[in-house]
Amino acid sequence: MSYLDELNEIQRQAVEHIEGPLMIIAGPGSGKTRVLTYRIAHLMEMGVDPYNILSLTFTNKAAREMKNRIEKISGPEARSLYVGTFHSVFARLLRLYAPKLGYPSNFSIYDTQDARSLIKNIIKELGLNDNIYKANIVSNRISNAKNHLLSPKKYAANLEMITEDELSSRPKIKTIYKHYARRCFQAGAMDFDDLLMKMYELISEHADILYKLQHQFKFIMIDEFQDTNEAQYMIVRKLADVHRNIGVVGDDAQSIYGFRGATIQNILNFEKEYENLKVYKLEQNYRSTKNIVNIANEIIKKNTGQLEKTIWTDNGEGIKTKVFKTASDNEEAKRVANNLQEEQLRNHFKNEDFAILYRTNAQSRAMEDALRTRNVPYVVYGGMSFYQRKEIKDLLAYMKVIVNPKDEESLRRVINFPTRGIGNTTMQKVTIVANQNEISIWEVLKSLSFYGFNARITNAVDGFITLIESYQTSLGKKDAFQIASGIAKESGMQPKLYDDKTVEGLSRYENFQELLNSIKEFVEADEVDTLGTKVEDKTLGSYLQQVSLLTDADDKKKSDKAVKLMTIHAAKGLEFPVVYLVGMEEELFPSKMSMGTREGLEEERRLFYVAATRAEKKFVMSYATTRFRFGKLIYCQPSRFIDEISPMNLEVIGGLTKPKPNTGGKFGNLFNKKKKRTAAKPARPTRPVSKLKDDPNFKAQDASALAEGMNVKHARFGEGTVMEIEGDAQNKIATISFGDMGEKRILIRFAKLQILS
DNA sequence: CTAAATTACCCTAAA
DNA sequence: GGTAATTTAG
Repeated sequence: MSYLDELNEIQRQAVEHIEGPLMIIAGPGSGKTRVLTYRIAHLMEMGVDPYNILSLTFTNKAAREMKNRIEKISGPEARSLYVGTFHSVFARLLRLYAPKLGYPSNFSIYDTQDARSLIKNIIKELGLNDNIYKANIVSNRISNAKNHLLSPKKYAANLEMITEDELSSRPKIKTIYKHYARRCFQAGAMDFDDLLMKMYELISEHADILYKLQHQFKFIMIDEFQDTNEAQYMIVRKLADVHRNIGVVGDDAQSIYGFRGATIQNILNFEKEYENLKVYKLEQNYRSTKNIVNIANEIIKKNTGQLEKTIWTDNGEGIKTKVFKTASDNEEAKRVANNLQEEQLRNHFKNEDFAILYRTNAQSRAMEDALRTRNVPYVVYGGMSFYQRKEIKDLLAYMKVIVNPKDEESLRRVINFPTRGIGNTTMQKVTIVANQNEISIWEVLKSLSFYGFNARITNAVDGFITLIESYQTSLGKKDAFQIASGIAKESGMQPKLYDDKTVEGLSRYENFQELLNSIKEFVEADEVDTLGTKVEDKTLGSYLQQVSLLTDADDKKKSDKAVKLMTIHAAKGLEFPVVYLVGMEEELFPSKMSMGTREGLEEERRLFYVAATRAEKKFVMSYATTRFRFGKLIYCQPSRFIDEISPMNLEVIGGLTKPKPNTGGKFGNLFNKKKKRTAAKPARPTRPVSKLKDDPNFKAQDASALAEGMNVKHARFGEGTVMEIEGDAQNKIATISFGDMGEKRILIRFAKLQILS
C-alpha cells in the first residue's frame, strides 16, 4: 500500500477512515484531491465494490481527473465508480426514471439562455410590464426557489418569498413561476435547477427508487461541500440515510457560490446531523510561498464566524507580492503582459505557468488585446463560451428537436432558421393556440390547417415537419454524427453559414465544423463520457445528454501551452506557478453588487482568498485608476483588500508602462490564431447610407471625416462615439473635431473609428 | 416576411 | 463594448 506513504499523518488518517460519516476541512493546497482519490482507492482496496461508491464534484474536469487518478492506483475496476458532477449524475439518474415524474426519458435540458427566453415570453404573454418583471430577475428568483426545493405551489404558500416579491413590487412572480414550470413540463424540458429539484422529488415520492439508490450508493463522497445548496444537500442526505457512510470535503473559507444558493449552513448542519462525525483538518499548505499564504490569511482574518483553522506552510518565503498601479484598464493589461514576458525571459516560466484572473468576464478583453499584440498565446475560459454561440446552439437545437420535438425553446430557435417563411406573427398565433389548448407548439404545428392557418404557412411548416420527422425515424438506426451532419446540410444551415464570407461568418462556419467534428469523435472514440464511463450508446440522444452539461472548461482541446484567462470563480480548484489578479478596484472587486451587505462583502473576501491561494510561486495584483465600463469612462479607487494586507507583504509599483519591447517574431507562434473579437466588419453591400445629415445629433464637424473620402455608414454620439465607415481608409489616422469634446486623433480600424486621444 | 438599421440594455460570478 | 430587441425599408 505504497500510496499511504505519500501522505502526512492527518491525510493518512482521513484516507484510512472507512465506515461512518467524516468531514475533511481542507485548506487550499492541502492535498485535498489526493486525500479524496486515495480514500476511494483505499475503500476499493478494502474490498468495497466500486459500484457502491458515489463521488460528487462541481465540475466535469474535477470528476474526470479524480477518476483518472483512481484508475492509476486501482486499475480498470475504477471505471465502475459513479463519479460526476451533481448535475450530470442526477441527469443520468433522471433519464432512467423521468417517466415516473411524467417527463419523457429523452427530456431536454434548458440552459440559462433557454430558461430566460421562455420566461421572457411568459412575461409578455401575461401582459406584465417587462420593465418591472425583467427576465433575469425573475429567473434568478425561480432558480432561488428551486434551490430551496420550493415548487410553484410551495412558493405561492411561502410567506417569506411572497413578502419579498411584494416588497420589490413583483407580486406576480409566483404566477410566472407556475406558468414557467408548466411550460417546461409540457416541453419535456428541465432547467439546471430542475435537475436537482426533480431528483429530490423523485426520491421523495418513490420509495422504491430511493431504496434502490440508497443500497447502491453505500459510500458517498462530496467535494467542495461548502458550495452545495439546500437541494443538493437534501438529496445527498436522503441517499446516505441508510448506510450513513458519507464523507464531505470542503473549506468554509472558499465558499464563493452564495449566489446560486450555496450555504455554509450545510457544513454547520452536518456537524449536528451526524453525531459520530469524525473531522479531519488539513492545514498544511504545500502549494504556495509563505508570502502568499500570509496574504491570504490576513484577508480572511477580517471575516467573522469561520471554522477555526490555521493555514501554514513549510515552503520558502518567496518574493513580495507586487501591486501595479496603472492609469487605465489598457495600461493595466500592457503592464501585466510586459511583466509576464519579463518573467518568461528572466525566470524561464512558460506560457502555461501563468493565469490571469479577474472578477468579471468583461475584463478579459483588455488582457486579450495586450497578449495578442505581443503574440503570447492564451485561452479564455468562460464568458461567451463555445456552447453559447448562436451557430452552436442552433445546430444543437435541431438535434434536440429531433430527439424531443416538444422542446419549445429549441423549436423556436430553428423553425425559421434558415428562413423558411415562418415569421414572428405566425409563431405568436401558434403560441396562443398552444396555450389555449394546453398542448405543445409542435402539436399545433402538426395540425395547422385544423386551426385555420392559411395554405402558404401550412406548406412551409409541413416542409419543416417532414424534415424533422425523417430524421426521427432514423434515430435508432443512425448514429449521432450521421444525423447531425445530415440535418446540418438538409436544414440549409450549413450552406447558409458556408456562403457567409465575412470574417465573423468564417469563424461561425469554423465553430460549426468544430462541433460536427466533436460529434464525430464522440461516435468514433472508444471513449468515456463525462462520468468517465464507457459509452456504447452512440445515438443522438446519448450525445445530447452529455453535451448539455459541458462547459468550455471541459474542452480537452483547449491548449495546455497557453496563458489562461478566467474568472476567479472558474479558477477554483486550480493552481498556477504565477497568478495575476487584475482589476483590484472598489466596486469591481469587491463587486458593487455585493458591497451592501456584510455577507456579500465576506463572500468577496473569500473570493480573494481563493484567488491568492491559486498561486504557487508568484502572486501579482494590479489596478487601474480609470476604466471603461459599458463604453463609459469611470474613475476607480484601489480595492479595500489591498489595504487589508500589511505593507510588508507588498511591493507597490506605480507609474506608467515602460515602452514595450518589440517581441514580435521571437515569441511569434502559429498557435494563437484566435480572431479579434471586434472583427473586421466589411462594408455592407450598398444600401442607402444612413441619413446622418438628418440626425439632430449630427455635428457639422463630422463632415471632415466625410471629406477625406470616407463614407459614414452609421454614427453613435454621446457616450462612446463610434462611426462606421465604408471604403479603404482602414488603418489610417485622421484628426476629427468633436465640438466641445475637442479634437481627437482617430485610428480607423476595421471600418470603425476609434478614438485614440 | 426578411434583412438592414437603429436603439435599448446589460450592469457579478455558473452547472 | 457587445448583443438582443425593436424599428424600418424593401
